[in-house]
Amino acid sequence: MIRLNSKEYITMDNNNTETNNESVDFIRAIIKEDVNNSKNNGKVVTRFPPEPNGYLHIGHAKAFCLNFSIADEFNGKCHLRFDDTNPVREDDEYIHSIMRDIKWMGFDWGDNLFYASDYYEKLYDFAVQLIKKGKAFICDLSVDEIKEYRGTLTEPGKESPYRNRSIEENLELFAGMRNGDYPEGSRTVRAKIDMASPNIHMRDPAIYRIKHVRHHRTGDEWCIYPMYDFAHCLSDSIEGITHSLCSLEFEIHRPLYDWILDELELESHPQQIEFNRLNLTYTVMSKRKLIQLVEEKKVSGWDDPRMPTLSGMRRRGYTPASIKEFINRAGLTKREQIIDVSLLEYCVREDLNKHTTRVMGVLDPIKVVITNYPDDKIDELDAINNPEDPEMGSRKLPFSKVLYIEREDFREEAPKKYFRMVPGREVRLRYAYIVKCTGCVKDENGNIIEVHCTYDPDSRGGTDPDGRRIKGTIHWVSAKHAVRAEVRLYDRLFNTRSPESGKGSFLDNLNPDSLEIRRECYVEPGLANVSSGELFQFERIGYFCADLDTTNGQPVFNRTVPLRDSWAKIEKKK
RNA sequence: UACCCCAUGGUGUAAUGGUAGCACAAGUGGUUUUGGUCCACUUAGUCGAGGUUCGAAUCCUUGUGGGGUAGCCA
Repeated sequence: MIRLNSKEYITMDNNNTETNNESVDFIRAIIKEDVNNSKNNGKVVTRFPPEPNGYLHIGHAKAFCLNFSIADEFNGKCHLRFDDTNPVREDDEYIHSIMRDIKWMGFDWGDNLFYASDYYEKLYDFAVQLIKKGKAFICDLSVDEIKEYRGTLTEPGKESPYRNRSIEENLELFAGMRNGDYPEGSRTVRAKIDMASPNIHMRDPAIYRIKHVRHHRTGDEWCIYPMYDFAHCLSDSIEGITHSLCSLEFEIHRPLYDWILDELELESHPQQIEFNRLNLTYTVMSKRKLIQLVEEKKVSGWDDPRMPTLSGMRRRGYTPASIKEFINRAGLTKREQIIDVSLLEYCVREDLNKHTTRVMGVLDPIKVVITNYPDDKIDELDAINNPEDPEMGSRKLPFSKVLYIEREDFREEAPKKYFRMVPGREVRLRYAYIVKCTGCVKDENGNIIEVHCTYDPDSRGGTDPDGRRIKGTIHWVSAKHAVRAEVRLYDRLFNTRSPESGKGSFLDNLNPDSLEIRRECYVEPGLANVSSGELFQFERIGYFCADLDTTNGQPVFNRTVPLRDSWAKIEKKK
C-alpha cells in the first residue's frame, strides 16, 4: 500500500486507482475512523507483545505484520514489547530469536523496544492504588480453594473470606509479599470485582502471585510477579498504545482490561481489538505442540525446514516477501480461519519464479552416453538465467559425451502423452541438442544403468533447424563437470488436513515421508560454491535453497516447494 | 449447561439496504526450448425459518451449527 495522504490509500498492483474504493479490513476501518475523528489526537501507536518463551511462527508473523504495517500506514509507531511476566517459562535465547525473525521479515521497531519487566515498579504502585481504593485485596486461599470458590461456567462463585480485609492489612501484606515473607502459593493479590459475573475473568481475578524464581532480566529483585491481565493493559497504557490488537481468545478478557484502566483512572486507555488467528491445513501451530515435535525429535529443531516457525521457513527457502503476501491474502476477520497451505505455496512460487536463477540439477541420476559425440570434446552452451527477467542474463554450461538425466525422464515403453526419452524417439536436452534415443544398457538384474542416444549437430542450443516440433525438453548435467550435492526433499509434516482434530494424538498424523534425503545428486558446476541461503529454481523440478549445512564445494539443498507438475496429474488420473 | 464471538463456492476473503465479486484449489483449452510461467474459459456460494422494506448476504426475532472462557499461563 502506498500512503497518499492521511485518509486515502490505494494499492499499486490494482489499476482501478482512480476509483479508490479498495476495501479495508475491519481493524483498519476502525482505526481510520478514529484518526478521522482525531481520537488520540489522530495518533496511532500499536505494539507486538510476544512472551519470550518460544520461537515465532507464521501465526505470530500475521500479528506483527499487522501491527507494524498499520503503524506504517497511519504514520504511527509500533512498539516491540516483551511480555515477560512469568519468569519460569522465559529466557534470553527467545528474545534474540524473536528480534532476529522480526528484522528478517523487514520490520524495525527503532527505539521502541520495551519489556513488561521494566514496569514492575510502576505496576506495583498501581496495585497499591487499587488496594487503597478498596478494589483489590490479599487472598490467602490456596489454588484449590480459589478454584472451588470461583464457581463454574453455569454457577456463580463465592466471595473469598479474605475479601473484606482492611486496606491497612492489605497494604501490609502486599509489602510483605514483595519482601519475600511468604512462600509461593500462600497468597495472591486479587482484584475485587464480582464473584457472580457470568464472565469468569471478572470473578476477582488474581493480579499478582508469589514466585521465588529468578527472572531473566530482573534477577532476584522481585519475588512477586504481575499476571497478564494486570500487566498487559497497564503496559499498553504506560506506552501510550492507541490500539491494542490481539487474537480472538482474549475477547473475553477485554472487560477486565477496561476495568483495570478505568479503576485506575488512567488517561491513556488503549482500545483492545481482537482478530482471528492464522491456521494452516496440514500444520500444527500451537506452541505446546511445536515444542513437543522438537523435544520428541520428530523434527531436527525449531528451525527444521518442515516447521511453521519463521526460522524453519527461512531455512526452507521461504522469502519474507512471500510470507507477507500470503498473510495479506489470508485476510483479517473475526472468523476462525484455516487456510489451505496451497495458498502459501502459490505465494512462494510467485515470488521465487520472478527472482530466482534457473539452474539444472539431477536428483535421481541415470547416465546417458551420446554415442556419436567425440570422446574428449567439450562444448560451452548458453543458458538463460531467468526467462521472467532478461536482466538476469545468461551463463555458460559445459556439455560432453556423458551426461546425467533424471531416471524418470527415460522409459523403455512410453505411456500415452509421455514425451521424454524413449528408444526411437527424439527429445531436446535443454539449451543443448536434440538427441535421438537408441536404447539402453542393463545390468545382470535387469536394471537400466545407461541410456544411449545420438545427437543432431545442427540443433546446437536446442534449436530445431528444419522445423520439426520436439515436444519434450529435459534437463541434464555433464557427468565430467557435475558437482555432487545432497538434496533434502520436504513434504508436509502431517498427512491430514487438521492434524490437531480427531481422536488420537496429533503425532499419529505425522507424514512418514515428510523428508527424503538424496545424497547422490548432480548439479551444474556453477553451484560448487553456493553459500547457504541462496535460492534457485532447478528447472522442471522446483525451488531450492542452499542449506546451513552447505560447506565449500559440498552443497546441500532444501526443496522449498516443487514446481506445479501437470504431468504428475495426468499420470495420477490413469 | 452460563456468558461472549462467529456463520458468503472445497478454502480464504469482498460487497456496510440497491447487479453476490476476487484469489487459491479443481477442471478444460491455447502459447511455450522448464509438462514451469503466461493467457482464456468452466465448475461452485449468502446455514434454516419468520419479520421490517419498493428492495435484505447486510437490519430485527428465532432456531441450528462452529469457536472461546472455569491458570497463582500468556
